[in-house]
Amino acid sequence: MKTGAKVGISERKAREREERGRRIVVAARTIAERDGWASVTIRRLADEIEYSQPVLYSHFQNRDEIVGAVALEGFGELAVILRAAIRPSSTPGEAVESVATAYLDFAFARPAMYEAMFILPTGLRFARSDTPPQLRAGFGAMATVIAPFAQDVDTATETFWAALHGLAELERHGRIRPAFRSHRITLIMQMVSGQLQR
Amino acid sequence: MKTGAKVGISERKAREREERGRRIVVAARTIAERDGWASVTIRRLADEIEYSQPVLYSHFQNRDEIVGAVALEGFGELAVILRAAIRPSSTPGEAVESVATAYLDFAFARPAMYEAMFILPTGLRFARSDTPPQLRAGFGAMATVIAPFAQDVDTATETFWAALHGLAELERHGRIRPAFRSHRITLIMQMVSGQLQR
DNA sequence: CATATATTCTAGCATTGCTAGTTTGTCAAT
DNA sequence: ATTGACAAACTAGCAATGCTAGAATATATG
Repeated sequence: MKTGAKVGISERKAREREERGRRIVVAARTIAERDGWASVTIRRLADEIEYSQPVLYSHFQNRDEIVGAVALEGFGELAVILRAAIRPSSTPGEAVESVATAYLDFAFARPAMYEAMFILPTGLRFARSDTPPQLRAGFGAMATVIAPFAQDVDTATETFWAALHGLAELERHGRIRPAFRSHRITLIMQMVSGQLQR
Repeated sequence: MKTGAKVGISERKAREREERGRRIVVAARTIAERDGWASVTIRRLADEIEYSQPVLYSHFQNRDEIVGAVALEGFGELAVILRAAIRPSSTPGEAVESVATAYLDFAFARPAMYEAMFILPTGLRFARSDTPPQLRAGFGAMATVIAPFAQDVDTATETFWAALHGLAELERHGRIRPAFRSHRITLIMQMVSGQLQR
């Protein structure tokens, strides 16, 4: 009984600890989306979870890892969104356009999240054996809609992804005209589907 | 004579002042390319030009403006490189490929410069009446090679540029396979030239 | 020479990420 | 119950950053 109780207690503690870790990530995300990543400081996070600063370092090695945890969430959500964008009834071409639009909608609707995923240092490791599934899922969704048009699916998906990422970034920084977003998506779509542009 | 001498002196001072401003930008660029932008601190720049820190703020409003000055140089150099990539004897398709390759070569050969131009906050203003010519020139070079293939040249150039930027960024962050760079360029080229991909 | 005006510097503020060292709490063995 | 060992959390502080107020110094003007 004694040892049984002990195990229960340590399990509860582990649960509480994990819950606290979650609250850190949630707080980081909330502050970032409201006030930008510059406002996500260790002190402010510590305030938010009502613990002292060093506690954060028992959950994450450094600030970048916290950003990384938020980014990981983002990759998971992006994958869900991209998969949902593929309607079973749609033609292959429509599927590509739908995924492209969903991708850009995500980037513009959650700029802070997109920043964490693609701009800020996070320590996330891609294309490795220990790469978490969230990081592969989004790519997989894109590959699904690209596959019907490509010989080398991986390379074509990489290129498609790069085009979307570039569109998102250049527009986010005000270097291309927002009003022509849908026109650019059309060009991307035509690129993938291999149709003549003129 | 007096007033004449005065003017000469103030001109010399203006020259020296401008020269000092140049040295700040050169130092910023040098340090950034060697040790990364995080090492470009006001204190270190002040050391480098052998003046105290506040002097820097008589040349630039803040650190971001210094990054912006380096970025502006970068845009000028990129424009030169892209224009040089267009060989008069090349076919329209070859010109596109050549510009794409030159663009990516630039991005990978000068990552710190590319970062200043596209990632870091710089306060540079695009697509405005007071936008400096360097910022337009690179776009112009791309538009030149895209024009033969596009109806709406501006939109097509924006899309082309975005694709290149995305390729540069994703590869720089290790999210796509470096070994397949030339394959991806081929896909981009085919996109522009409107040829079938299969 | 005296005075006004630029120029430049010293010194310091507030904020940041991160950590060493101490205090506080927990729990088993006596 | 008391003690001692261990874990958890906190206080306090370091070093570095961007930036600035106010003093000091050089320069030009009457």
